[in-house]
Order: sequence, then C-alpha cells, then structure tokens
Amino acid sequence: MNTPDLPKQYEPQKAQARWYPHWESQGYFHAEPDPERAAYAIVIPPPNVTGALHLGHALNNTIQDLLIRWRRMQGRDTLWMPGTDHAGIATQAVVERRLFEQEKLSRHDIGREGLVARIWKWKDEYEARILGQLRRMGCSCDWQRTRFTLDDVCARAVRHTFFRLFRKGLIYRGKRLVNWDTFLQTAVADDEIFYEEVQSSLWYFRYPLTDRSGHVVIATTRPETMLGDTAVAVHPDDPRYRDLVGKTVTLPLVHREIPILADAKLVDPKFGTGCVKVTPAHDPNDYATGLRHGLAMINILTPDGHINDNGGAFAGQDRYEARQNVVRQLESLGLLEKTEPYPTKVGHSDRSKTPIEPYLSDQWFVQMADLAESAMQAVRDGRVRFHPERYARSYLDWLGEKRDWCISRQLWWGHRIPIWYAENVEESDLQAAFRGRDDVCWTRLDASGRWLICSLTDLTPDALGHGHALTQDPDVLDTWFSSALWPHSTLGWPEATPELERYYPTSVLVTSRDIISLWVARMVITGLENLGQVPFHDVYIHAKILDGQGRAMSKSAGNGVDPLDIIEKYGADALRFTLASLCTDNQDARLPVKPEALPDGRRINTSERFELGRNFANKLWNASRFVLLNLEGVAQQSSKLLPGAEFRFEDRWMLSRLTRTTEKVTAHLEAFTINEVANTLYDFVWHEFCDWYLEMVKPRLRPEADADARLFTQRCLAYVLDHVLRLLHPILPFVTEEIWQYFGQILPHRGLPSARQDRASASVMIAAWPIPNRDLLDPASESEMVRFQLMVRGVRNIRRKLNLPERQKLDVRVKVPDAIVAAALQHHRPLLQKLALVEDVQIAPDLAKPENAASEVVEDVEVYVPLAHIDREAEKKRLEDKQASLRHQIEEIRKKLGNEHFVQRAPAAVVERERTRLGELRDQYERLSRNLVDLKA
RNA sequence: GGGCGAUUAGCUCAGAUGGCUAGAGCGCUUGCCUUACAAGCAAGAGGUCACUGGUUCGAGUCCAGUAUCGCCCA
Repeated sequence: MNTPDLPKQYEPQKAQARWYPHWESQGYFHAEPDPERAAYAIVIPPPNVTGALHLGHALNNTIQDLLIRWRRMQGRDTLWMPGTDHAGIATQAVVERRLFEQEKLSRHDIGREGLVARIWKWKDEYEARILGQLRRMGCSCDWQRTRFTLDDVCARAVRHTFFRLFRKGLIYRGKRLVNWDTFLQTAVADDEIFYEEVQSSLWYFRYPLTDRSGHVVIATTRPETMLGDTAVAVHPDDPRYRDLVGKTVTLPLVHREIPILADAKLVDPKFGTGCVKVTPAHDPNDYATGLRHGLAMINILTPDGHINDNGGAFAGQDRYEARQNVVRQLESLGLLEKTEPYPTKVGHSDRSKTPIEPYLSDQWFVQMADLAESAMQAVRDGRVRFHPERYARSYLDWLGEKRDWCISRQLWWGHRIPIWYAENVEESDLQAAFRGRDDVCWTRLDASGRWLICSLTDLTPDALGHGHALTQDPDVLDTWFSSALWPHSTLGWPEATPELERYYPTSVLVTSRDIISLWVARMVITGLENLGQVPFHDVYIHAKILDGQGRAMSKSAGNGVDPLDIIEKYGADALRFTLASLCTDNQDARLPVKPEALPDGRRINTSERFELGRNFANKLWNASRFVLLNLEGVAQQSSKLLPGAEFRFEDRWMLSRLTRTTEKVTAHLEAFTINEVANTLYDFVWHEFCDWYLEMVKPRLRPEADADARLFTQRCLAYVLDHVLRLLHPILPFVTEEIWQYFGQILPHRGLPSARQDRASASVMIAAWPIPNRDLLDPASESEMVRFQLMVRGVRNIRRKLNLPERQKLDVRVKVPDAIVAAALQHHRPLLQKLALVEDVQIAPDLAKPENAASEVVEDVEVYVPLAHIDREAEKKRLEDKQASLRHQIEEIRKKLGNEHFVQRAPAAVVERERTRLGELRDQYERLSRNLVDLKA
C-alpha cells in the first residue's frame, strides 16, 4: 500500500474483498458476554430459506448493521445474532413444485423422509446463499452463533415451549374451519392467501318447504356446498319471510330436513333473495352462524377436494365437477330458478396458487386470551416502544381480538408436534409407564379412552407396553411458532446460558410492518410467557421498498432487484448509503427500477438511485485522497505541539461544524431517524468539508507555505478526516476502512494540533465513536462564514451572469461599514482570492464605487468588480432581478408589521426579528438601487 | 364497513414544538478537464405545498370535510 498509488476512483470491489475477511478473522464480529460493559443486542429477523434476499432485506439489514456498528464503536458489548427461518409451507411448496416440474413426482411418491431430505438440501443451498449475501453487504453478524429455526438449539426451545403451554392447558386440539389448500393438503394462514377476481355465476335454487306449502329461493356461488347445508337463514325483520321462521325445508338431492332460522348477523335482506343457505362446515360466516344456533356441521369434502360420503350420489367427484352436476340435477328437478353472471373474489393459496376451501378439520390451537393481554400491556406501559409510534396501534388492534392461534400445519417440513396418541388406556396405565417423570404430561382426548401425551423427549411406539401402540401426531407446527421464540431460543433458552443472561432482553428489533402481528406480537407473547420479560425494548419499523410505479417488488412482476447486482455495479457502501437515505418514517419507499443487460448477457434490474451512494463514497474517497497526499512528513513531527501556530477562522468554523454534525448524527441514530443520519453526513462532508474547508486550506498546504502553518493545517485536516471516517463508518464500512488503513500508515496519531495525540485504532470498526467537544462550538465563526460565502458567491455570480471567462482573474473592491469589519475581512483576503479567483482586493470603509464596475450588496458590505468592458444590459438585468426580489421581501415584512394584531400578539422576539430584518433589507435595497442608478448613468 | 398512510419542483423525497425568500438528490440550462474528485467544479431555472372550509396576528405544518392513490383489519 502506497499512498501515491491511490486511484482516482474508489474501487469498492477491492476494499470489500480485502476488509470483510479481515474483520472476521480479527474476531470483531464476535461477542463474548462482558459484564463490564452495557449490552446491546439485535436478533436478525431470520430470512426465509425459500429464496435469496431482495432489496427489502438489504434495507432491513443495512439498518441493523448501522446500529450495531455504531453501538460497537460506542463501546457497548454488542451482539448481532444471525440466522435463517425454515418457513415451513413456503419452502416445502417450492421444493414440491420443483419436484413435480423436474421429475413429475409428488411428495407421496418419494415419502416423508425423502421429501424432507430434499428440503434440507434446498435449505443448505439457500442458507449459504443468504448468509453470503449478508456478508457481501458488510453485515457484522456474529457468525459463530448462526442459528436456524429448525436446528437442535431452536428445536429444544420449541419443544419446551409447547410442553409448558400444553401442561398449563393453553394448547388444545379442536375442530375449526381453516383455509384448506387442497393441492398441498394443509391448512394455510390468512396471510398466505391472495384474492383473485373470477367471473362466476350466482345460481338461484328453490328449496321446498317440508310441509309442501311452497318453497324458498336461495342464491349461491358455490352450488356443491348445498350438500352440506344444515339450515336456511332469513333476516328477523324481513316481512317477506317472517312467517317461515321455525318451519323447515327439505334439502333437495340429499333429502335432509333443515330449519329456517332468523339471523341478523348473517343475512343482508338486500342481497340476493334475502334468504341464505347455511353450510357451517364450508364457509366462515356460516360457521359462525352454526355456532350461534347449534347447527350440525357436515363436512362434504375429502382433503384433496373431492366430495366425500356425506355427498351421497356425488361422492368421489371433484368439487368443480360436482358443482356442474348439482346445478344440472337441480335444473332437471325444476329447482333452478335462474342463473346470473357474477364476478366474485376467490381466495387462492399463495403457495400452490390453487383455490382455497374453507374446511373443517382437527387443528391445534394456542389459547390467546391471557397471553395477548400481557403482550398488549407491555406496549401500553412502554416496555416495548414502536418507532414510528403509530404502529403500536396495529399491534394493539390485532392482539385485542385475542383470537386463538392455529399452530398446526399438515406439512412434513417443520417441528413435529410433540404429541402422541394412546388408544384404549386408563390413566393408571400412563401413570405406571411415566412414573417419576416430569417431562411427560397427558390429557384425556375423549371419553373413549383416547389420550394425548406430550413429552419433552420423543416417545417410542411401545412406551406404554401392553400392546398399546403410541402414534405421534403427523402434523408440524406453524413456522411462526418457532420464529416467535427467536430472541430467546437463539440465546440458548431454556438453558440459563451466559448469553441469555447477558443479551436478553435484546435492545431493538428492526423489521417491516407486514409482520407486526404475525411475528412481533408473538415474540412479545412468548418472551413474556417463557422468561417473564419482553424480548426487546424498541421496535423499529422501516418502509417497504416499491418500484417506480408504487408496486411491490416480486419475481412474478419482474421488478425485483438483487442486492448483489447493485453491489457489483455500485459497491456495497453505495447500496447501504442509498438505502439509509430512503429511511424516512413513511410506510413505503419508491425506487424506480431499470432493466439492464450485462455484457455477459445476464439481464438484471438496477436503479440509478444508487448513484447517490456511489458518488458520495467516491467523494469521500477523493477528499481523503487529497488529505492523505498532503500529509507527507507529518508523522515524523507528530509530537511537536506548535506553540506559535493557532487556529484560523476557517479552522474554527470547520471544528464548530464538525461538532454540530457529531451531535446531530448521534441524536438521529438514537431517534431512529436514519435518513437524517445519512443526509447530515452527506451535507457536512460534501458541502462543508469538501466544498469550502478543503478549498480554503489548499494555499496553506503548498510547499512554499510556512512550515509550521503547514504542519498545523495538516494536523487539523487529519483531525477532521479522522472524525469523518468514524462518523461514516456505520453507513459506509468498506470505504472508511480502506481509507483508515492508508491513513494509519501515514499518520497513526490524529490529535488536534494543540491537544493530546490520539493513537488511531487498528481498524475504524473498533475505533471510538466521536464524542462532541462543545468547547469547539464557535457561533461567531459560523455567522462570519455565512457572510464570507455570500461574498464569494456574489463574485462568482457576477462572473457567470456577465459572461466573464472562467479563468480570468478579477479585481475586487469591498466597501465595509467600519474599520472593525474591514479588519475582519482583511484576514479573509487570501481566501477570497482563492475561492472567487480574484487578483487584487481592496477593503476600506470609505471606498468609492469604481467606474464600470459590477456590484453586489452582501449584508452590510458591498462588493465591486471593476471591469474594462462591462455588459451593461446583463448587469442591469442582474441588479433589477435582485432589486425585485428585495422589494418583494420588504413588502411581505411591511405587511406584517403594518398589521397591528401581529405587533400586539406575536411574541416580541418575532416582531423584533422582523423589524431588524426590515431595516437590513431596506438598507440593502437602497444601496443596490444607488448602484443601479449609477450603472444607468 | 373500521383503522392507518400518502398527495410539496419533471422524478424520488425532506420539511419536531405554526414564524426570515419552502429545501435536497436526480434530471434540466449555462460555463469549466481550475494537479482530490467529470462518479467532478461553478452559476442558474424550476413549486397556487391535492382541494374546500375553519382556528390563528400568521398555516406546507393545527382542526373539519372532499377527492385520488396505497396499506392493514373485518
């Protein structure tokens, strides 16, 4: 590494390849519980092993890494726990689909073990890919602790949790109406369903009254379900049917006598005929009605979507075939009144893309009433805080329903439900078999001698002896059951590990709004239940990334962006910085996507937005390059305290701004206003450090400059750069480390010229987070800088508007109000010469405006640029535009001050400010007008 | 039906607690390869803050309503 070889453009790929392995080998990512320091822990929302990471994950993990790196630098005992989620149904569905596409085999062809083996293979492949993606992004996870929701450690936590809940009676088995995927033959959760509008029909059927006094007409979109009807309902206030309530109809085709009942909740008298068939086993609303009225629930479907024996003559038919046949037969019986075209929304399984059937089946549930209440209380009393706050509401609303949680899934990939069924046994048999064991418990399933046995360790079929074969429940647990334990299972619970002791509760959870109820709420529930403490104190909900049209990114829409493609094209730092700058408290962030063909023919999606981050990283690179190239020889004299040298105006300004930046950035990190972290640093580095400070110190760095002044300047620069690198490191880990390492070779000591000499740490990753030094705040220099910048800009504006050659040196005359201002500006003369490209500068209180001069009024001073040839028209236009703008402002303020209510009621300070401002503006206006008159003369 | 967002420059977005001329990046115009950076420098143009009322001395900001788009729940 040799500084003069620093390339003119930052090369992200090199830095990434160099420093990530270095950090890891140095053990910087690893956490060992250290009671001496305050702990800070984050558990990663474990990505599904279903597929590779997308931009949403990149955003999610960028935020986590940013927080973790910041806290680590602050000296916290910091743990970022990584891992992946087995995502039961999603992963099994992907593997099953691939099995079918590639080998035309179903899971039943290869059996439970065969399928599970294939899924594990898939998992290994994608887990490696996902963790690799996280590394490429620069994530500083503690890889030695990587967990998987299905590994032994997590499985143990799952088993213990199930056992504890079961023993407390909070887990029960029951029949419920679930969303049934007839293709995958499993229940699917509500959120795993999408709705598609299909063009269907509304069929009107006649159901004859049993007393033969007539019939009622019902309308349905699913005729085959009539085979399971157990009632007909009307609205209690509907005069058309009032007399029918209490009578019965005879259900056609199956010849069942079913009641006509009144139900205000189910029936909308304005819809259809106002008379509704009720099929409790195959419709959620009808199910609720069935419970209200104690109706029979007749299941008419087999698990694969055919009609079962309850369907009589239709048994064995596919449900859609049966639909046709039911309609046909009713029609032939003269019971089809009419058919109307009817668009309707049909729920489809997200996994198999096939229509969902509401289906009555045996499932396992967690009773939520008390658990939900405790989780609600944790948010109400502030033990868990949401950022932005508004999301606490969706959390509370959802939990407030306290609906029991269906935890069983009819899948093969997942945590097997630790329940064994015993038939025809007495409790004494169980007591005998499990005497003295507290890891087994049981409950009676029904009166016929069937028992449910739950065990912490697997039971063999002959565990009861006496020929009582035990069979384990074939189902597995909902994936969220294991994800819900993630913050404590990963730390080793139920063992009392040092990690659990140290890092639980974790500090913050970073996730997106769509899993607040599915995951966040359930983590709080299980954390409180298993450990009595919330799993985290803060929940930061970040935006969801949409494409330029506001659509969610997805494979099917073809608008997905692969973070690795962005890293390759723009660099990991660019990816991170751009994403961080998108982190507002909005619910969405739009990112216009652009398809692109690579030279190797690959087609990728990318976005020009990432130029923001790339350009910024490059800017930092080049500013640092400039500083480093100018630090030659400083190291040899690093101990010299430079008694004679002192800070100049621009140094004081820079250090003041650096201090404010440090304060702001730290405050924004604490408040989770991530975009402001990025913006604040961007503004400071680009528009203050680079645009002004670096330009201002250039003359002092020239070889011909005074040696002590030069050394002093070099040390100031080093000090600021050192802080900038540390402040930026959490967002831009790679480029800051690359610079830091060069920097360390050239100048290991970075203290301020007059202060003690700080030795730089071996890596910026473990450097101390800057603490603002308020002694460096200098408001006077800051306001003086504002005036100076206005003067420079004024001259530049004249040059441009009057079409003067870019490189032509100008002369400047500055008229000041008094000798004090004159003296102050004298010090800035070299800076003005450098920044406005000026040759001769004269500053005096009684200076007359030269002939043929362009002019600029800046606060209390006037700047003249004498010219051999002046474009009078251009100058006139320039001054008139400014005059108009001043006039407008003056008018606005005069209007305000002319309003006596304003003067009376506004705070005195505000009124006073307006008065002062008006005075200044009028003064400027007058002087500008004189210049204008002078020009016309 | 209930809840929550959004609507500010051509595009993507900032704009606690109401108060100087509403900001940034990209794009656009003009001029510059000024030895840190053309992924750059400099100077500019560009906005009835969705609409209608209200509160207030003063509203992009607070309140009520309307419209459009989106998310969540039923």
